[in-house]
Amino acid sequence: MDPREVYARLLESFGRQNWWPIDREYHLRRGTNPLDEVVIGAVLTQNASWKNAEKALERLKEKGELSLRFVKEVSLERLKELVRPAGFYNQKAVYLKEVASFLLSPRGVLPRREELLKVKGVGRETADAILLYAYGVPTFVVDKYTLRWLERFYGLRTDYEGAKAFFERSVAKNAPVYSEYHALLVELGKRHCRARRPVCGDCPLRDACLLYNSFKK
DNA sequence: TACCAGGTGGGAA
DNA sequence: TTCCCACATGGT
Repeated sequence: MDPREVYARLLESFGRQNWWPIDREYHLRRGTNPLDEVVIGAVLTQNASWKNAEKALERLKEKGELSLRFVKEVSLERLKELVRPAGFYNQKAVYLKEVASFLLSPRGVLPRREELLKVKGVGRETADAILLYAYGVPTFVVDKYTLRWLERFYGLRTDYEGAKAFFERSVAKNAPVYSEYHALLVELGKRHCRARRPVCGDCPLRDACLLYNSFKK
């Protein structure tokens, strides 16, 4: 099945996911940049549930400020305390400061992917998530769910860059579509294509899935 | 109780 | 390049 049809089916089944979630009212009130929330959230959610990342975001709002400026200026120890619910807080606090320093330093308007990747704490997924969801750059975001699904559905075993290239040559470059596609794959991974025991029963893609069809024989 | 969650960096093989 | 491990909280 063509990846474009996969997208259509997932959208049909799950509906729009409305990523990236941003508290626009907060930023309007505080005069802070809503895009900072994407960047900070992208680091906080690294190998953590979004719920825990949200708890850390809430603490930043309540006890500090949800902005890169605040992250850069607050003490490291205080920042660790604030982001604790997201887990890995010792390293995430360091990562946040690194990202804030980079993005607040004088540069061109758009950060370049290669430059972002040099920042400690910004790996491929975080870099692409920042570029796509904060800056609207049509770059495909790959995660564990995506790699697992590619292997199960197409029998395609590949790495991050391979998966990214696969989607970018199959689906026309379009930031809103890439945004939605990634969010839909995450939803698919949560609902059906789970790690240990996939729940194929009512999976919208099962008729074309290599793994599912291999079960039946 | 063990596993999992919108990963990354660093070191060994 | 490809594995392996540490990093940590909170939910099921």
